Amino acid sequence: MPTKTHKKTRARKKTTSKPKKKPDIAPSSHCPECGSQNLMRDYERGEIICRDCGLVITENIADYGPEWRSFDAEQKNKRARGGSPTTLMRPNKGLVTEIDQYNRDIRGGRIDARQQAQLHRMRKWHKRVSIASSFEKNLAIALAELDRVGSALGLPDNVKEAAALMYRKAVKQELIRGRLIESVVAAVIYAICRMYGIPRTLDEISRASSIEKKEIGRAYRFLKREMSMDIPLTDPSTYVPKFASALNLTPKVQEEAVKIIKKALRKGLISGRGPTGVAAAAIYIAAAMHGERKTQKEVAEIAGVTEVTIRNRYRELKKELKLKINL
DNA sequence: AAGACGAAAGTGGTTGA
DNA sequence: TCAACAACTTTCGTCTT
Repeated sequence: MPTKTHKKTRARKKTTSKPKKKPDIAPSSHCPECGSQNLMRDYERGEIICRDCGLVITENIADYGPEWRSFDAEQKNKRARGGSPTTLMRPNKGLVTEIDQYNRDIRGGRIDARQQAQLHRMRKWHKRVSIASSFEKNLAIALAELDRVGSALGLPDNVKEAAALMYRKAVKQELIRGRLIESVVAAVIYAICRMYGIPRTLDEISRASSIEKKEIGRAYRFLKREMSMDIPLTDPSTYVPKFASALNLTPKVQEEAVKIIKKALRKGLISGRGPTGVAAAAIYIAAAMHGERKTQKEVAEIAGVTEVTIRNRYRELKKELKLKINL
């Protein structure tokens, strides 16, 4: 059983190598326990860790984390630390008791061979036991997935934390049963992105997580209902900068597009329309107004809608806002 | 020839009985 | 569970530049 899971996580790591963190890994060192070179620096806890067996190889490397300051009592409560700030991204929130690797007694003296062997076994079992409950096991898988997908989507850490918190709640409410962990994770990410106004479509999340769009949507609606979240409908203008930069349009065009959307919003003619379609049409119009014309096809491709949809939105916007556009 | 336009039919999902 | 429905897509013929 351990070998099976072992192989699985390893295989997954390979396919999703993150170029970002590569330089952090000391290239020449390897794990003294299992010989693996798959090491990871964890600045939050100040350790170098073997990704394969979990052995802590070096402790007390420099902490690159923020030095918190507090401005009121509540913050102080949250941020005061004896150790690193807690993080929801780890199954145990980063609060752990570890048996260290140095085979010394409390005064730093040597320990005899038999006791060293015992210590070794204790370390091993301590690690295993600490992720024993199904709750923790579930979280361990989910949070790894969350981190992977979150990174693939370029989400900042605070957003990933928020997603982790929501996932914890979902597990506590037993909303995962009968569902793939991965699909719930994807749904949570989608929900958080919408709450934070981060433009990520179901399509993108689907691509990053290899879960079908349909499935993510279903899980999302389920969570939304069961956890009674109220999520505002997506403001199309959140997609404007994303599309505009993908099309190499100037900031002027972006402003114009946002203005158009604002106007349309006030007239209440966005309701029920897909936000990406509206954003695409607004950009198409704005680009034409500023002489940076793009074809419908180009815009459609970036926005993930068809030309026809752009035309329909475009027609509505033009009529309702009485825009003067000369082609 | 490429792009824009719009009609018509098809698709997948939601809603309400 | 089913039918009605809205939004969107696909396809295709026509018009414009």
